[in-house]
Amino acid sequence: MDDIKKQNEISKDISKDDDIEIEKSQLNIENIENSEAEYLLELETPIAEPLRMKLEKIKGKRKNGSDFYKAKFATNADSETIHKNFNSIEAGEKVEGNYSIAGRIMAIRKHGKATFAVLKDFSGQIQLYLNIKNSGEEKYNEFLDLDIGDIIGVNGVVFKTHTGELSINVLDFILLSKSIRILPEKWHGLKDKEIRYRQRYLDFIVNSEVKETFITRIKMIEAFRKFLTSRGFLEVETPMLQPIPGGATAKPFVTHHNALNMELYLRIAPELYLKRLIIGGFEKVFEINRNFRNEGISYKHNPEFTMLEFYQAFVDYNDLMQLTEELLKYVALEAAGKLNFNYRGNEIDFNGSWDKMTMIDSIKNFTGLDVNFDKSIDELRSMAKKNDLKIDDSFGKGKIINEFFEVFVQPNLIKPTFIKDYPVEISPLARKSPVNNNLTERFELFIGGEEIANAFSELIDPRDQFERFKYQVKSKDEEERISGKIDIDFLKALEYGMPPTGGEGIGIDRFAMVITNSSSIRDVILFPLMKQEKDI
RNA sequence: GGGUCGUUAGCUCAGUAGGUAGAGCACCUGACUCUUAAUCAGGGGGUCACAGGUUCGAAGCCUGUACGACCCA
Repeated sequence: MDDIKKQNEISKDISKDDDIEIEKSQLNIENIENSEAEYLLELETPIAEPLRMKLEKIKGKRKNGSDFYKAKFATNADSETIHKNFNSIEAGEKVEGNYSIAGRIMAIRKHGKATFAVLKDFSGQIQLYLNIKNSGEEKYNEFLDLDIGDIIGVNGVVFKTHTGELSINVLDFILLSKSIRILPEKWHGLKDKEIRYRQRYLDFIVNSEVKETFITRIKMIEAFRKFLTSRGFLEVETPMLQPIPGGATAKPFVTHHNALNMELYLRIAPELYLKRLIIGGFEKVFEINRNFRNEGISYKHNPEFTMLEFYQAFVDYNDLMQLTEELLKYVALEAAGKLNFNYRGNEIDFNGSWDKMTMIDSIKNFTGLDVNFDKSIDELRSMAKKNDLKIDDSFGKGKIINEFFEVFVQPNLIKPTFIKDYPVEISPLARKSPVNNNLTERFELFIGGEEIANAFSELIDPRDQFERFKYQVKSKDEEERISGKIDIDFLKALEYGMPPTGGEGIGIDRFAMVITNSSSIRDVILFPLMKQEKDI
């Protein structure tokens, strides 16, 4: 009862705030004739001098409230198609017909009674040419009032200048949106990474090449979809708000549902829900979406990141290795158009058949050390200490072996390499190996020393799954405890019978880093999480 | 979480024996009918990240804080 009362009070408060907001915005509408300088002064103070001077110039150009901001403009071309279609005409030659194109002014070169400008649209850029005779004195002078950064629509004739640059002889134009700020410098661009991440739109406006990275990422995700769909996988969406965050070992973000008065977690993995679908009879499903992990931020960690997870009934991890290799080669070729990459200074070749080795063999290969389950726990501990590995007394054999792998092997796995047969201790959701009870049918794919994919023959035995959850819950590690919280509902689902299934997760951001040679995850995420700046 | 480095005009950067803060671009004014980092002439622009401290005097030295970059965990 009290809760409901409280909620009503809260919502009343909010509606009060809303009223204030409305009053404010009404005031703003009344004040629309204020100069741009006055508008910006409301937002920030002081206004830097160059900006103040620009605003001062703009003041008075506006005839009425709508002058600067138009609704639409019909185009019949973009810069790329104009270049493509007419690149071959001779200098001085012009093309029949008129073309309408819209974009942002990136440069203006005034030259008395003739003016050049550069217009940029999504497809590229093209030079504009204005001549007082062609466009008429009024239009010409109006053009001189424009600023770099303004968005305009133009209509004119395509021709090539004496110096051979394809251009549009502008006969008419309209200002579509006024830029009342000043763009960063044209030659050096915007280098400050902080500003580039925080104001990504400026990064795109000024640093054209950044677009390519994201186009590659977009094509990459399209290619994943296309490949999987063509093989009969269905794309599904499973909950991001989960009462029990399972399917991985990680710290979750916690949130709260008010009406239900319940704690919820942002998912750390979609795994347990995708498996429920397999139990329900879907045989091939995948999901590409965000996971959230409440952990540190680094060049390879953003709190929200994109994962592809897919599950296929009746196959095991060996089948998935085969599938993964085909999938990633296909995606690389579709998105980047090549199979050779330079990533963080390493040449990486996707061609040929990718290496496969067991974790234990890989440790032997790279260190010469025979680290395996036949050794006693004391032997393994002393080997670990001898090699300066940081291990905890709670570590079992599996975790110690994994430590050897992560420190001495993983950084060396530059070319695509499958590492298989992971210890049970670090694989709470993978099926035990029929030949060695300490191992699971699990592999990870490494490229450039980074983990790209993680897959296994799924654990489908509910009793075994229950034991693994119990082991996690007892763990000293807080993360493991939270993410191992026993999901009774999932166990119940398993009890109805889950077909043997191969399941895999692929880190979309990590893979995007490799094929775009981006050294930081922030370079492949449009809006990476940044700390809030104080007083802004 | 730890270490190293950075933060100077809107942008890119100079600026240390500690002595009134600079350039290029951008911005403003003017000239100029094929320029393209247009050119030429002139002008304005700074809480030197923030807060303390040392000093006659601090962008530069010391301490702390914020944000970021790189490396490590």
